[in-house]
Amino acid sequence: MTSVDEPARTGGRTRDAARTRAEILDVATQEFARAGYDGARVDEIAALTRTTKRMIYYYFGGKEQLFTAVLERAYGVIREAEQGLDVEHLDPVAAIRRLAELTFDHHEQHPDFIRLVSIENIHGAEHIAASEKLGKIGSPALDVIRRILAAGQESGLFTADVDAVDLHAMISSFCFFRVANRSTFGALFGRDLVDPARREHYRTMLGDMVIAYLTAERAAD
Amino acid sequence: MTSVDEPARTGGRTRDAARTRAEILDVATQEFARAGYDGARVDEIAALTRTTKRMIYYYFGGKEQLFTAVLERAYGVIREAEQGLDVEHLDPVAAIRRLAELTFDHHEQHPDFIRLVSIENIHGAEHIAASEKLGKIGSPALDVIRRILAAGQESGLFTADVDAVDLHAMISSFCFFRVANRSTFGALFGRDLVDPARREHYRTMLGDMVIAYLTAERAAD
DNA sequence: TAGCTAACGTACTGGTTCGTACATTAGTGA
DNA sequence: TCACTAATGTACGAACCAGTACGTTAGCTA
Repeated sequence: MTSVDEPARTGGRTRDAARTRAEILDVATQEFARAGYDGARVDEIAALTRTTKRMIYYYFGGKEQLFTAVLERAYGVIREAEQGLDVEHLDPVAAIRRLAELTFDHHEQHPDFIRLVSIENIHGAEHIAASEKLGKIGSPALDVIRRILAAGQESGLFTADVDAVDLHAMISSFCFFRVANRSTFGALFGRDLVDPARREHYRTMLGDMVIAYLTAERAAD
Repeated sequence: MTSVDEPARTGGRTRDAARTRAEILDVATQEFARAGYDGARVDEIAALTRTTKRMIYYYFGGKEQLFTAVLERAYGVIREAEQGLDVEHLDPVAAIRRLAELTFDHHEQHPDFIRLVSIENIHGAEHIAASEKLGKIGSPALDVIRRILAAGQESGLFTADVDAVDLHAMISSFCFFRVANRSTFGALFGRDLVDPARREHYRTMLGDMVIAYLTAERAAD
């Protein structure tokens, strides 16, 4: 996630376009995730950087494009993680459970990403729409799900009438909600969904839920 | 939701504290839901009202307190809906399914509420924490779930080891995600989760998921 | 090593935005 | 009907904030 080596300055402040750009992105990710798009301050981002506000406009053009760049990189990280997915050697039930667990873990480990997605949804996904990269980013996870699902349905193990996109939505919704709505849920119901002590419980719960749904006996229609 | 009668002015603009207050709340709800807390403009809220910005400060004190008041009313609406819940005459399985469906419907019918909750989460639920009312608002739905769950578990129908709060989280996560993340999900995966044509599909999917989870055969531990 | 350009810094501006000082009026109760 | 107060309107200020004009320098290359 952090792509900048903290004590990188080789004595006097050398010029390093890549490092400056990356540092701005790092800080901007935190600031946008912390305060939302409109709550984030370009001056604040600059202040937390070893460079100046001028450089933000030099490299990104403006606040809007900076946020888009932040989103692009954040989605890039999750896509990379998905490409590393290795569950297809397992039987369909175990594969789906493992996939759900990895999704669970990824969401938990990247709360900033969750916040960015929430923020982007408040703004109607307009930055995704404006992005060249994000339009055609695809989702390796979706392909994996598709194949596992096909195998499970063919063998008769999976009885549910879902496709990969819907199953992905189901798994994501649980993982996403737990992190995104942690604050209000905790304030209203007095239960911290991200309490480490309850982590295993929820991880198991997610797997049980998805497997139960996929393998449930259903009335033939 | 709208608590102001649109053509209410009895000829000349009469003074009506309750109406003015309610109208500000209505407009503020829309504006905050539309643009987020920091994106919302007090001047814009005032402009969309039949009164002036002065009145916002007169009745609410400031932007922060206005947002808190908006949240309080929004949560009040959902609490009221929950109090009208009438599912306990059904058997546990049907009752839970019905409850899930009602939650599903309520989320779909109140996208503004969903957005407000997302926004409040971005800000760490600080307005809920600052609110007298919201701290002790409770949740009638939780009590209903608790009783259904007890009945189902006692009769041996429900095998899952969940309590009411966790089950509520499970049901909410699906309903919430579908509405809250509609934009990014649609942009990335090309599927509109709130498409009316798919509504029944998702409503059934939610019920199937929850019931399958609750009634699944489990290895005795 | 001279010159060129990518990279960087400073200082500023113009518009926006929350909040308020001050003035005014409708309606009510004595 | 008169006075008092809750309710309302106007006009303005001070801070904030995204964005930029202009000037500077490091480091590479011819």
